[in-house]
Amino acid sequence: MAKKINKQIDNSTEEKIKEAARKLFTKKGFAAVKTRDIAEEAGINLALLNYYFRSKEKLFDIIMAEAMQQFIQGVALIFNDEKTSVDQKLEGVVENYIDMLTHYPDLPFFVLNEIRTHPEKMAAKMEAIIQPARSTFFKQIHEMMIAKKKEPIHTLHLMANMMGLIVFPFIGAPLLKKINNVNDKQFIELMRERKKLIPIWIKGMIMAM
Amino acid sequence: MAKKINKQIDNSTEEKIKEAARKLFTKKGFAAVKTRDIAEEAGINLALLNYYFRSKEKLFDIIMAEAMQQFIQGVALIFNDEKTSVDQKLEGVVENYIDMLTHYPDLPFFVLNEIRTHPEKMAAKMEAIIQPARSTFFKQIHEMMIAKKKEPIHTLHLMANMMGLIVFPFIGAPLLKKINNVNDKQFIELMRERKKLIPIWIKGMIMAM
DNA sequence: AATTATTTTAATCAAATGATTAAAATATTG
DNA sequence: CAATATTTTAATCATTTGATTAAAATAATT
Repeated sequence: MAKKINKQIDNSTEEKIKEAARKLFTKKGFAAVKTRDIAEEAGINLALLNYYFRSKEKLFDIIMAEAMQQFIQGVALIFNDEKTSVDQKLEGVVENYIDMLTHYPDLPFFVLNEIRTHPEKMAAKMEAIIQPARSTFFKQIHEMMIAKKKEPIHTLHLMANMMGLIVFPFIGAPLLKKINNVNDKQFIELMRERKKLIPIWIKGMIMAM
Repeated sequence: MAKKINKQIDNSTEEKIKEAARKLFTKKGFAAVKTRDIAEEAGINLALLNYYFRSKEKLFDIIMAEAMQQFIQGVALIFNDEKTSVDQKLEGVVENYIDMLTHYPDLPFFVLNEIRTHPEKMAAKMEAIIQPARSTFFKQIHEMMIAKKKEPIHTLHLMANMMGLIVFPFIGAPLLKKINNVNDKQFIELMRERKKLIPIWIKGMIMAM
């Protein structure tokens, strides 16, 4: 009954279960994953899962919280840095995000699906996203557009475009690869290419009005 | 046992079940939907569902096939029309797609998730997508870039960008709305705006290299 | 080594869930 | 209207699945 007090190194059973849960939940979603699948993937007994995490829901919530954290992590720091220019920030986020997504390609789907299906539940956690999103970066861009007497674009357009260009290729990867006869290695290389291209495209959009 | 021969007008029980299944499946995915939910939503008895569609899987397959059809429908026609210019095609697809997505905002998630989780199963049906995707449109763009001595962009970039700009706002809608304090009506208006903006942005990309 | 605390297991429960069946209600046809 | 086919229902099955329990194995502490 006493659980564990000190979380120590924790490359233990608890972490193995989380690892397995993360892999399966992100790939198949909450409902499609059976607790027995997780147990098997983790190489442990089913009862362990409930012993450590109390329930499937609780375990899922932990995995989801960490995924959301990762989804927004980095962006906040970069966007809130007042010392860097728009260009630097742009290149920073794009590079950061594409690297992250290359390692965790299922993350956007996982997080966005949760937001979509349980918006109320996510409302609280989204505050963490909202803050950096309304950061200096977008203010800087707005000032830039006004200075150059361009029609300022709605922030939603700007965010949708940035996220769309960065994130969508990973969401649509299986389709895009198949259609364009691109294998995994080539796909990764193309994503690398986008690190340089996306900032150029975005700047083009800002100035195109 | 004899099923029905002539599908007639079919605003009947069968269609009611499909309607309910479509609504629930697209919103929550296969595993999260219970056959009893569908029955209740359709206002019929559970046994009816199995009587008409034999199983939950079969019903899902029908809904999914129709969703995929809708997802690619229109694009094929527009992209394969050799008489229209690149600009006309671009504006056509964007307009067409955004209208469709405004009515069925959950469609991309539904279809892309299926492709992602069951790529083998989808391989056959994807042929229908592959054909129009390699259509005259992309050839025209390539020729255009070469003629203007621009570095030609990989087709995957082009497709990812177009789909990203068109589709992503709907996938990320709950997040984007929340962050930007945008309500449903305003969101739809912004999507309308994008019908004009996206073609401009895309053309900017093609010429930016 | 003996005692206590922690971790792991096998067995089992109760509820949920996809599917079936046999019979009743309704519509169609001769 | 009688006979037949179709549609709908209620009741029930057999699995699956999340969770619990009590006991065994292992580790930690004195």
